[in-house]
Amino acid sequence: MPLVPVLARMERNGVALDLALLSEMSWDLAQRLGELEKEIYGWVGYEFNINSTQQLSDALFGKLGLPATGLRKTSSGSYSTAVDTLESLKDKHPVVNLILEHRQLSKIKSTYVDALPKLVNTKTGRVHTSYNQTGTVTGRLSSSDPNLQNIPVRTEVGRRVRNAFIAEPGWSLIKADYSQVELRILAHVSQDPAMLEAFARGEDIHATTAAAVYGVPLSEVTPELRRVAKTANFAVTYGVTGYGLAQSTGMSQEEAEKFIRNYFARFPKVKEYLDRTKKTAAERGWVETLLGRRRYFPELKSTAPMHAQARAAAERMAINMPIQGTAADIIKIAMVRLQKALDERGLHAKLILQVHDELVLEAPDDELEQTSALVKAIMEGALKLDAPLKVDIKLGRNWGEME
DNA sequence: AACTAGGCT
DNA sequence: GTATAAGCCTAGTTG
Repeated sequence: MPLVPVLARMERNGVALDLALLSEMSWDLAQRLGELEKEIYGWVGYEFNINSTQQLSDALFGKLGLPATGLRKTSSGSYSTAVDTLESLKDKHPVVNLILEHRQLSKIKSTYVDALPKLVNTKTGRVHTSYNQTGTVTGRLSSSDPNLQNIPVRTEVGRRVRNAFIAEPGWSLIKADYSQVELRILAHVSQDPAMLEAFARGEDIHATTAAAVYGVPLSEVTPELRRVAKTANFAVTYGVTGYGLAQSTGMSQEEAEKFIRNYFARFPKVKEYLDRTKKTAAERGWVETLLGRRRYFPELKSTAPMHAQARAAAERMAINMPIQGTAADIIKIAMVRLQKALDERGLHAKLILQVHDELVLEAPDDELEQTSALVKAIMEGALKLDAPLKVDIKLGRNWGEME
């Protein structure tokens, strides 16, 4: 095999940025942050470093005297100023919302808007992340310098950052993401009939879950019920507790515990799978993905006494690894097969991003149809599951606006 | 370097 | 009685 010159290889795998957009965003954010600082100082009565959790805590709980009783504390004993704490204080003082907005905007500005342009390669005009293939315990990749697996998407200002990831003129981005891949893996490995059937029918799995758990017809599932069921579906693969589900949904702990009981009553094989995984982890000292990737838990196998808390934490990791790791195995298989298929067909698309259950390619506009079909077929065919893999394809000129 | 916080799947 | 959802990376503050 001839050596591919480094630069030629890099030109195949970077992603272009809209530097003008990021520059405009940086200026806008600086203005807004300046306004917020003035207002915050006005409410507090003096200037301080809002980025300092210590100084912020002093301002809120000292100077302004906000009620701190019952609030979470950090490991070093001071009052937490994390977002869930601040959310609970929203109604107590008008400065709290200003701080929340300041937090969000300064995160976006420092970590993305101002950092990304500095990492554009001067030779290629693109950013070239590093994908670490041996950096995780589950088999996932990780991404660094910059991390392109945590580019904002949830908020409006965040999504504008994604809009800055663009295709070259004459090219488009193809985004292909696995639909509910971890739940499909859970359905397959647990062989739970209700869950398998929902996927076989192509149903909205979160709505189906809500209907089953609450015992109502699918037509009566409200957005709120679906939201809770969606959170619960994710939480199950993490080894959920009533407390955790309550925190993430807003339910009371009692309601959350009842929900979980109903969930396992409706999906009994899921419960059996979770218990079986915990048991084998303790007996063998390891768990594995469908493809045989292992994660070891010597502490669970050891006869030495374990703190209940440490055991529970290790069990949650053991529950999650085969699910998350199988998803990682699947997308890795797809990536290898996809690059081979692109080469064989003489297609010019470049694989430019992997975000755990999503691939992004840049493809010439006249090859979009053929490339999209190929990507979908290869990703969906990467592994045969009893809950078949499904891939959604979107196209766009940038990563934030795709359809 | 430790800690806190927060962005993503 | 206590802690309580898996896996990552980066930025800013503090000592």
